[in-house]
Amino acid sequence: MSKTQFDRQDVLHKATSLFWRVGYNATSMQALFKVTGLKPGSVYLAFGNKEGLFKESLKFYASASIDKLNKKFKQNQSVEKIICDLLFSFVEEAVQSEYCSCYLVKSQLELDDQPQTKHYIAEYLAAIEKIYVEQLATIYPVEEAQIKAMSIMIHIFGLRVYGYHTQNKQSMLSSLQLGLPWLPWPS
Amino acid sequence: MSKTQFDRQDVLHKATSLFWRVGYNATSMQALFKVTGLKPGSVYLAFGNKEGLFKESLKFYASASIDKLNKKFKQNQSVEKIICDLLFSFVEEAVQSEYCSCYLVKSQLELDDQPQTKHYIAEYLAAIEKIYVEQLATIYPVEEAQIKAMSIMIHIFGLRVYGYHTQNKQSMLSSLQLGLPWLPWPS
DNA sequence: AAACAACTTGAACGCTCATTCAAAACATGA
DNA sequence: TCATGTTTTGAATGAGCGTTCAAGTTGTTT
Repeated sequence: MSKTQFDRQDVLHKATSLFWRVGYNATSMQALFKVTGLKPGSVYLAFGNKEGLFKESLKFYASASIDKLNKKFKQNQSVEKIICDLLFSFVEEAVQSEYCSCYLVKSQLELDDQPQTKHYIAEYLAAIEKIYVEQLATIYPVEEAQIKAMSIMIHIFGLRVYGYHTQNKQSMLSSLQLGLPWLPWPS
Repeated sequence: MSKTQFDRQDVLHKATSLFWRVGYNATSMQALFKVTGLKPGSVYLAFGNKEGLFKESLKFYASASIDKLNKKFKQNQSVEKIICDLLFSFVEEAVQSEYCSCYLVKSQLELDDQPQTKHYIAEYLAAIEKIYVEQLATIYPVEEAQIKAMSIMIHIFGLRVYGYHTQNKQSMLSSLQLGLPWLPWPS
Protein backbone atom coordinates (compact mmCIF):
# COMPACT_ATOMS: atom_id res chain seq x y z
CA MET A 1 0.00 0.00 0.00
CA SER A 2 1.04 3.53 -0.60
CA LYS A 3 -0.91 6.74 -0.30
CA THR A 4 -4.30 6.17 1.29
CA GLN A 5 -7.35 7.01 -0.75
CA PHE A 6 -9.80 9.83 -0.12
CA ASP A 7 -12.38 9.40 2.66
CA ARG A 8 -14.68 6.92 0.99
CA GLN A 9 -17.52 7.27 3.51
CA ASP A 10 -17.54 11.03 3.16
CA VAL A 11 -17.59 10.85 -0.64
CA LEU A 12 -20.37 8.28 -0.59
CA HIS A 13 -22.36 10.45 1.76
CA LYS A 14 -22.06 13.44 -0.56
CA ALA A 15 -22.77 11.43 -3.70
CA THR A 16 -25.80 9.83 -2.04
CA SER A 17 -27.24 13.23 -1.16
CA LEU A 18 -27.01 14.38 -4.76
CA PHE A 19 -28.29 11.18 -6.36
CA TRP A 20 -31.13 11.08 -3.84
CA ARG A 21 -32.26 14.63 -4.40
CA VAL A 22 -31.79 14.90 -8.16
CA GLY A 23 -32.19 11.30 -9.33
CA TYR A 24 -29.73 9.04 -11.14
CA ASN A 25 -30.24 10.19 -14.72
CA ALA A 26 -30.38 13.89 -13.92
CA THR A 27 -27.19 13.76 -11.88
CA SER A 28 -24.15 14.49 -14.04
CA MET A 29 -20.66 13.26 -13.32
CA GLN A 30 -19.45 16.85 -13.41
CA ALA A 31 -21.92 17.68 -10.63
CA LEU A 32 -20.59 14.72 -8.66
CA PHE A 33 -17.00 15.92 -9.12
CA LYS A 34 -18.03 19.28 -7.75
CA VAL A 35 -19.91 18.02 -4.73
CA THR A 36 -17.35 15.37 -3.76
CA GLY A 37 -14.31 17.49 -4.59
CA LEU A 38 -12.80 14.58 -6.52
CA LYS A 39 -11.41 14.70 -10.05
CA PRO A 40 -12.64 12.38 -12.79
CA GLY A 41 -9.67 10.03 -12.59
CA SER A 42 -10.08 9.39 -8.88
CA VAL A 43 -13.75 8.56 -9.20
CA TYR A 44 -13.19 6.24 -12.14
CA LEU A 45 -10.29 4.47 -10.43
CA ALA A 46 -12.28 3.93 -7.26
CA PHE A 47 -15.75 3.15 -8.61
CA GLY A 48 -15.32 2.17 -12.27
CA ASN A 49 -18.06 4.33 -13.68
CA LYS A 50 -21.22 6.26 -12.85
CA GLU A 51 -23.25 3.13 -12.27
CA GLY A 52 -20.57 1.72 -9.97
CA LEU A 53 -20.64 4.82 -7.82
CA PHE A 54 -24.43 4.75 -7.80
CA LYS A 55 -24.62 1.11 -6.71
CA GLU A 56 -22.16 1.70 -3.90
CA SER A 57 -24.11 4.74 -2.82
CA LEU A 58 -27.30 2.67 -2.71
CA LYS A 59 -25.53 0.09 -0.58
CA PHE A 60 -24.22 2.83 1.69
CA TYR A 61 -27.72 4.22 2.18
CA ALA A 62 -29.35 0.81 2.60
CA SER A 63 -26.82 -0.37 5.19
CA ALA A 64 -27.26 2.81 7.18
CA SER A 65 -31.05 2.45 7.05
CA ILE A 66 -30.94 -1.17 8.14
CA ASP A 67 -28.52 -0.43 10.97
CA LYS A 68 -30.74 2.40 12.15
CA LEU A 69 -33.79 0.16 12.09
CA ASN A 70 -32.05 -2.62 13.99
CA LYS A 71 -30.88 -0.15 16.58
CA LYS A 72 -34.43 1.14 17.01
CA PHE A 73 -35.65 -2.34 17.76
CA LYS A 74 -32.99 -2.78 20.46
CA GLN A 75 -34.81 -0.14 22.52
CA ASN A 76 -36.50 -1.37 25.63
CA GLN A 77 -40.06 -0.93 24.39
CA SER A 78 -42.73 -3.10 22.84
CA VAL A 79 -42.27 -3.92 19.17
CA GLU A 80 -45.56 -2.31 18.31
CA LYS A 81 -44.79 0.89 20.16
CA ILE A 82 -41.48 1.16 18.29
CA ILE A 83 -43.25 0.72 14.95
CA CYS A 84 -45.67 3.50 15.89
CA ASP A 85 -42.72 5.75 16.67
CA LEU A 86 -41.13 4.93 13.32
CA LEU A 87 -44.30 5.71 11.39
CA PHE A 88 -44.59 8.95 13.33
CA SER A 89 -41.10 9.96 12.26
CA PHE A 90 -41.86 9.04 8.63
CA VAL A 91 -44.83 11.40 8.70
CA GLU A 92 -42.62 14.11 10.17
CA GLU A 93 -40.11 13.56 7.39
CA ALA A 94 -42.76 13.52 4.70
CA VAL A 95 -44.00 17.03 5.45
CA GLN A 96 -40.53 18.61 5.34
CA SER A 97 -40.21 20.97 2.39
CA GLU A 98 -37.06 19.35 1.03
CA TYR A 99 -38.54 15.89 1.42
CA CYS A 100 -37.46 13.64 -1.40
CA SER A 101 -38.99 10.31 -0.48
CA CYS A 102 -36.82 7.33 0.31
CA TYR A 103 -33.71 6.94 -1.83
CA LEU A 104 -34.43 3.27 -2.42
CA VAL A 105 -38.07 3.82 -3.39
CA LYS A 106 -37.17 6.67 -5.70
CA SER A 107 -34.39 4.75 -7.41
CA GLN A 108 -36.55 1.65 -7.69
CA LEU A 109 -39.11 3.59 -9.70
CA GLU A 110 -36.61 5.49 -11.81
CA LEU A 111 -34.53 2.53 -12.90
CA ASP A 112 -36.88 -0.24 -13.89
CA ASP A 113 -35.12 -0.57 -17.24
CA GLN A 114 -31.92 -1.63 -15.48
CA PRO A 115 -32.80 -5.11 -14.20
CA GLN A 116 -29.58 -5.57 -12.25
CA THR A 117 -29.84 -2.38 -10.24
CA LYS A 118 -33.54 -2.98 -9.75
CA HIS A 119 -32.74 -6.38 -8.31
CA TYR A 120 -30.25 -4.93 -5.82
CA ILE A 121 -32.76 -2.38 -4.59
CA ALA A 122 -35.47 -4.99 -4.25
CA GLU A 123 -33.13 -7.02 -2.03
CA TYR A 124 -32.45 -4.06 0.24
CA LEU A 125 -36.16 -3.38 0.59
CA ALA A 126 -36.79 -7.05 1.27
CA ALA A 127 -34.12 -6.97 3.98
CA ILE A 128 -35.94 -4.09 5.63
CA GLU A 129 -39.25 -5.91 5.45
CA LYS A 130 -37.60 -9.00 6.94
CA ILE A 131 -36.67 -7.01 10.03
CA TYR A 132 -40.30 -6.07 10.55
CA VAL A 133 -41.38 -9.67 10.01
CA GLU A 134 -38.88 -11.00 12.56
CA GLN A 135 -39.85 -8.44 15.14
CA LEU A 136 -43.56 -9.00 14.68
CA ALA A 137 -42.99 -12.76 14.78
CA THR A 138 -42.03 -12.37 18.44
CA ILE A 139 -45.63 -11.50 19.27
CA TYR A 140 -47.67 -12.96 16.39
CA PRO A 141 -47.76 -16.26 14.50
CA VAL A 142 -45.30 -16.13 11.58
CA GLU A 143 -47.96 -15.97 8.90
CA GLU A 144 -49.75 -13.13 10.61
CA ALA A 145 -46.44 -11.35 11.15
CA GLN A 146 -45.73 -11.53 7.42
CA ILE A 147 -49.05 -10.02 6.43
CA LYS A 148 -48.75 -7.31 9.06
CA ALA A 149 -45.20 -6.48 7.95
CA MET A 150 -46.35 -6.21 4.36
CA SER A 151 -49.18 -3.94 5.42
CA ILE A 152 -46.64 -1.75 7.20
CA MET A 153 -44.39 -1.65 4.13
CA ILE A 154 -47.33 -0.70 1.92
CA HIS A 155 -48.17 2.12 4.31
CA ILE A 156 -44.56 3.30 4.39
CA PHE A 157 -44.33 3.27 0.59
CA GLY A 158 -47.66 5.04 0.41
CA LEU A 159 -46.43 7.73 2.79
CA ARG A 160 -43.23 8.13 0.76
CA VAL A 161 -45.33 9.06 -2.25
CA TYR A 162 -48.23 10.80 -0.55
CA GLY A 163 -45.84 13.04 1.39
CA TYR A 164 -44.98 14.75 -1.86
CA HIS A 165 -48.23 16.60 -2.17
CA THR A 166 -49.64 16.92 1.32
CA GLN A 167 -48.57 19.03 4.23
CA ASN A 168 -51.37 17.83 6.46
CA LYS A 169 -49.66 15.82 9.17
CA GLN A 170 -52.81 15.21 11.20
CA SER A 171 -54.83 13.64 8.42
CA MET A 172 -51.91 11.45 7.43
CA LEU A 173 -51.75 10.18 11.00
CA SER A 174 -55.49 9.58 11.02
CA SER A 175 -55.20 7.52 7.88
CA LEU A 176 -52.38 5.48 9.38
CA GLN A 177 -54.48 4.82 12.45
CA LEU A 178 -57.32 3.71 10.22
CA GLY A 179 -55.11 1.43 8.13
CA LEU A 180 -53.07 0.01 10.98
CA PRO A 181 -55.65 -0.19 13.80
CA TRP A 182 -53.81 -3.05 15.50
CA LEU A 183 -50.94 -0.76 16.53
CA PRO A 184 -50.99 0.95 19.96
CA TRP A 185 -51.55 4.55 18.82
CA PRO A 186 -51.36 7.16 21.60
CA SER A 187 -54.81 8.18 22.93
CA MET B 1 -56.99 26.42 -41.62
CA SER B 2 -54.96 24.49 -44.08
CA LYS B 3 -53.35 21.09 -43.85
CA THR B 4 -54.45 19.26 -40.74
CA GLN B 5 -51.87 18.27 -38.21
CA PHE B 6 -50.78 14.73 -37.33
CA ASP B 7 -53.06 12.67 -35.10
CA ARG B 8 -52.39 14.35 -31.79
CA GLN B 9 -54.03 11.67 -29.64
CA ASP B 10 -52.03 8.94 -31.30
CA VAL B 11 -48.75 10.81 -30.84
CA LEU B 12 -49.56 11.55 -27.21
CA HIS B 13 -50.37 7.91 -26.64
CA LYS B 14 -47.01 6.81 -28.06
CA ALA B 15 -45.05 9.50 -26.23
CA THR B 16 -46.80 8.63 -22.98
CA SER B 17 -45.85 4.96 -23.32
CA LEU B 18 -42.20 5.85 -23.74
CA PHE B 19 -42.03 8.48 -20.99
CA TRP B 20 -43.89 6.15 -18.66
CA ARG B 21 -41.65 3.17 -19.23
CA VAL B 22 -38.28 4.90 -19.44
CA GLY B 23 -38.79 8.03 -17.36
CA TYR B 24 -38.55 11.70 -18.35
CA ASN B 25 -34.81 12.23 -18.12
CA ALA B 26 -33.85 8.93 -19.74
CA THR B 27 -36.17 9.54 -22.69
CA SER B 28 -34.37 11.32 -25.51
CA MET B 29 -36.03 13.47 -28.11
CA GLN B 30 -34.52 11.27 -30.81
CA ALA B 31 -36.26 8.28 -29.24
CA LEU B 32 -39.50 10.24 -29.23
CA PHE B 33 -39.06 11.11 -32.92
CA LYS B 34 -38.61 7.44 -33.67
CA VAL B 35 -41.58 6.19 -31.70
CA THR B 36 -43.98 8.90 -32.84
CA GLY B 37 -42.73 9.01 -36.43
CA LEU B 38 -42.58 12.79 -36.25
CA LYS B 39 -39.62 14.97 -37.23
CA PRO B 40 -38.08 17.49 -34.82
CA GLY B 41 -39.74 20.51 -36.40
CA SER B 42 -43.24 19.07 -36.08
CA VAL B 43 -42.81 18.25 -32.43
CA TYR B 44 -41.34 21.66 -31.61
CA LEU B 45 -44.06 23.50 -33.50
CA ALA B 46 -46.80 21.53 -31.77
CA PHE B 47 -45.46 21.22 -28.23
CA GLY B 48 -42.75 23.85 -27.85
CA ASN B 49 -40.12 21.64 -26.30
CA LYS B 50 -39.53 18.38 -24.46
CA GLU B 51 -41.13 19.63 -21.28
CA GLY B 52 -44.19 20.83 -23.21
CA LEU B 53 -44.67 17.42 -24.75
CA PHE B 54 -44.19 15.79 -21.37
CA LYS B 55 -46.75 18.01 -19.64
CA GLU B 56 -49.31 17.35 -22.33
CA SER B 57 -48.62 13.65 -22.08
CA LEU B 58 -49.19 13.79 -18.32
CA LYS B 59 -52.48 15.58 -18.91
CA PHE B 60 -53.44 13.00 -21.51
CA TYR B 61 -52.77 10.16 -19.07
CA ALA B 62 -54.42 11.88 -16.11
CA SER B 63 -57.57 12.72 -18.04
CA ALA B 64 -57.87 9.16 -19.27
CA SER B 65 -57.39 7.83 -15.73
CA ILE B 66 -59.95 10.20 -14.27
CA ASP B 67 -62.48 9.38 -17.00
CA LYS B 68 -61.96 5.69 -16.43
CA LEU B 69 -62.45 6.10 -12.69
CA ASN B 70 -65.62 8.15 -13.13
CA LYS B 71 -66.99 5.57 -15.50
CA LYS B 72 -66.29 2.82 -12.98
CA PHE B 73 -68.33 4.65 -10.37
CA LYS B 74 -71.28 4.92 -12.75
CA GLN B 75 -71.69 1.14 -12.53
CA ASN B 76 -74.75 -0.06 -10.71
CA GLN B 77 -72.95 -1.40 -7.65
CA SER B 78 -72.16 -0.20 -4.18
CA VAL B 79 -69.33 2.31 -3.92
CA GLU B 80 -67.37 0.00 -1.65
CA LYS B 81 -67.72 -2.97 -3.96
CA ILE B 82 -66.42 -0.88 -6.84
CA ILE B 83 -63.41 0.21 -4.79
CA CYS B 84 -62.67 -3.43 -4.01
CA ASP B 85 -62.77 -4.22 -7.71
CA LEU B 86 -60.39 -1.37 -8.46
CA LEU B 87 -57.90 -2.49 -5.84
CA PHE B 88 -58.15 -6.00 -7.22
CA SER B 89 -57.25 -4.76 -10.68
CA PHE B 90 -54.34 -2.72 -9.29
CA VAL B 91 -52.93 -5.89 -7.74
CA GLU B 92 -53.34 -7.69 -11.07
CA GLU B 93 -51.49 -4.89 -12.81
CA ALA B 94 -48.73 -4.81 -10.22
CA VAL B 95 -47.66 -8.40 -10.78
CA GLN B 96 -47.36 -8.04 -14.55
CA SER B 97 -43.75 -8.38 -15.66
CA GLU B 98 -43.72 -5.12 -17.60
CA TYR B 99 -45.37 -3.27 -14.75
CA CYS B 100 -44.03 0.25 -14.45
CA SER B 101 -46.11 1.71 -11.65
CA CYS B 102 -48.44 4.62 -12.27
CA TYR B 103 -47.15 7.28 -14.67
CA LEU B 104 -48.16 10.04 -12.30
CA VAL B 105 -46.54 8.47 -9.26
CA LYS B 106 -43.36 7.73 -11.15
CA SER B 107 -43.10 11.23 -12.58
CA GLN B 108 -43.92 12.78 -9.23
CA LEU B 109 -40.91 11.09 -7.67
CA GLU B 110 -38.55 11.69 -10.57
CA LEU B 111 -39.21 15.39 -10.98
CA ASP B 112 -39.22 16.96 -7.55
CA ASP B 113 -36.65 19.51 -8.67
CA GLN B 114 -39.14 20.93 -11.19
CA PRO B 115 -41.69 22.63 -8.93
CA GLN B 116 -44.07 23.52 -11.73
CA THR B 117 -44.40 20.02 -13.13
CA LYS B 118 -44.57 18.62 -9.62
CA HIS B 119 -47.47 20.95 -8.90
CA TYR B 120 -49.37 19.80 -11.99
CA ILE B 121 -48.98 16.15 -11.04
CA ALA B 122 -50.05 16.82 -7.47
CA GLU B 123 -53.24 18.41 -8.82
CA TYR B 124 -54.05 15.39 -10.96
CA LEU B 125 -53.52 13.06 -8.00
CA ALA B 126 -55.65 15.32 -5.84
CA ALA B 127 -58.40 15.19 -8.47
CA ILE B 128 -58.34 11.40 -8.30
CA GLU B 129 -58.50 11.45 -4.52
CA LYS B 130 -61.41 13.87 -4.71
CA ILE B 131 -63.40 11.34 -6.70
CA TYR B 132 -62.93 8.78 -3.95
CA VAL B 133 -63.87 11.34 -1.32
CA GLU B 134 -67.08 12.30 -3.13
CA GLN B 135 -68.10 8.71 -3.65
CA LEU B 136 -67.42 7.73 -0.06
CA ALA B 137 -69.24 10.83 1.12
CA THR B 138 -72.45 9.30 -0.21
CA ILE B 139 -72.26 6.67 2.53
CA TYR B 140 -70.09 8.22 5.24
CA PRO B 141 -69.85 11.59 6.98
CA VAL B 142 -67.54 13.89 4.97
CA GLU B 143 -64.73 13.82 7.48
CA GLU B 144 -64.72 10.04 7.64
CA ALA B 145 -64.90 9.88 3.85
CA GLN B 146 -61.79 12.04 3.61
CA ILE B 147 -59.75 9.86 5.95
CA LYS B 148 -60.93 6.70 4.23
CA ALA B 149 -60.10 8.12 0.81
CA MET B 150 -56.64 9.05 1.99
CA SER B 151 -56.18 5.56 3.37
CA ILE B 152 -57.14 4.16 -0.03
CA MET B 153 -54.71 6.48 -1.80
CA ILE B 154 -51.89 5.46 0.55
CA HIS B 155 -52.66 1.82 -0.19
CA ILE B 156 -52.72 2.46 -3.94
CA PHE B 157 -49.41 4.34 -3.81
CA GLY B 158 -47.99 1.57 -1.64
CA LEU B 159 -49.08 -1.06 -4.16
CA ARG B 160 -47.58 0.97 -7.00
CA VAL B 161 -44.18 0.71 -5.32
CA TYR B 162 -44.53 -2.70 -3.68
CA GLY B 163 -45.59 -4.25 -6.96
CA TYR B 164 -42.09 -3.71 -8.26
CA HIS B 165 -40.53 -6.45 -6.20
CA THR B 166 -43.27 -8.90 -5.39
CA GLN B 167 -45.06 -11.40 -7.53
CA ASN B 168 -47.17 -12.74 -4.68
CA LYS B 169 -50.69 -11.67 -5.49
CA GLN B 170 -52.32 -13.49 -2.60
CA SER B 171 -50.26 -11.88 0.14
CA MET B 172 -50.78 -8.46 -1.38
CA LEU B 173 -54.52 -9.04 -1.24
CA SER B 174 -54.28 -10.23 2.36
CA SER B 175 -52.44 -7.07 3.29
CA LEU B 176 -55.05 -4.94 1.58
CA GLN B 177 -57.78 -6.74 3.50
CA LEU B 178 -55.90 -6.13 6.72
CA GLY B 179 -55.36 -2.44 5.99
CA LEU B 180 -58.81 -1.75 4.58
CA PRO B 181 -61.02 -4.01 6.71
CA TRP B 182 -64.05 -1.76 6.23
CA LEU B 183 -64.35 -2.74 2.56
CA PRO B 184 -66.64 -5.63 1.56
CA TRP B 185 -63.96 -8.15 0.52
CA PRO B 186 -65.32 -11.36 -1.04
CA SER B 187 -65.45 -14.19 1.54
C1' DA C 1 -53.70 29.02 -61.39
C1' DA C 2 -51.60 31.95 -58.45
C1' DA C 3 -50.93 33.53 -53.76
C1' DC C 4 -51.06 32.50 -49.17
C1' DA C 5 -50.86 30.24 -44.74
C1' DA C 6 -50.04 25.99 -42.12
C1' DC C 7 -47.48 22.15 -41.49
C1' DT C 8 -43.46 18.98 -42.40
C1' DT C 9 -38.75 18.00 -43.39
C1' DG C 10 -34.04 16.88 -41.88
C1' DA C 11 -29.47 18.66 -41.80
C1' DA C 12 -27.03 21.33 -38.68
C1' DC C 13 -25.79 23.64 -34.20
C1' DG C 14 -23.81 24.41 -29.73
C1' DC C 15 -23.62 22.25 -25.57
C1' DT C 16 -23.15 18.86 -22.00
C1' DC C 17 -22.58 14.22 -21.19
C1' DA C 18 -19.71 10.09 -19.40
C1' DT C 19 -15.23 8.64 -19.87
C1' DT C 20 -10.09 8.41 -20.87
C1' DC C 21 -5.16 8.82 -20.04
C1' DA C 22 -0.58 10.60 -19.78
C1' DA C 23 1.72 13.18 -16.54
C1' DA C 24 2.42 14.67 -11.74
C1' DA C 25 2.31 13.90 -6.75
C1' DC C 26 2.78 11.07 -3.08
C1' DA C 27 3.69 7.17 0.41
C1' DT C 28 6.30 3.37 1.37
C1' DG C 29 10.22 -0.18 1.42
C1' DA C 30 15.01 -0.94 0.46
C1' DT D 1 17.92 8.64 -1.17
C1' DC D 2 16.29 6.36 -4.62
C1' DA D 3 13.06 3.02 -6.72
C1' DT D 4 8.44 1.36 -6.79
C1' DG D 5 3.69 1.19 -6.84
C1' DT D 6 -0.53 3.74 -5.86
C1' DT D 7 -3.40 7.69 -6.17
C1' DT D 8 -4.51 12.29 -7.99
C1' DT D 9 -4.74 15.62 -11.54
C1' DG D 10 -7.30 17.94 -15.25
C1' DA D 11 -7.34 18.76 -20.11
C1' DA D 12 -9.14 16.30 -23.88
C1' DT D 13 -12.44 13.25 -26.50
C1' DG D 14 -16.20 11.60 -29.08
C1' DA D 15 -20.92 10.58 -28.65
C1' DG D 16 -25.45 12.07 -27.87
C1' DC D 17 -28.31 15.58 -26.13
C1' DG D 18 -32.23 19.24 -26.94
C1' DT D 19 -33.18 22.56 -30.20
C1' DT D 20 -33.24 25.55 -34.49
C1' DC D 21 -34.47 27.03 -39.07
C1' DA D 22 -34.48 27.62 -44.00
C1' DA D 23 -36.38 25.09 -47.54
C1' DG D 24 -40.00 22.04 -49.18
C1' DT D 25 -44.76 20.35 -49.24
C1' DT D 26 -49.55 20.58 -48.89
C1' DG D 27 -54.30 22.38 -48.47
C1' DT D 28 -57.21 26.52 -48.84
C1' DT D 29 -58.66 30.89 -50.67
C1' DT D 30 -59.36 34.02 -54.40
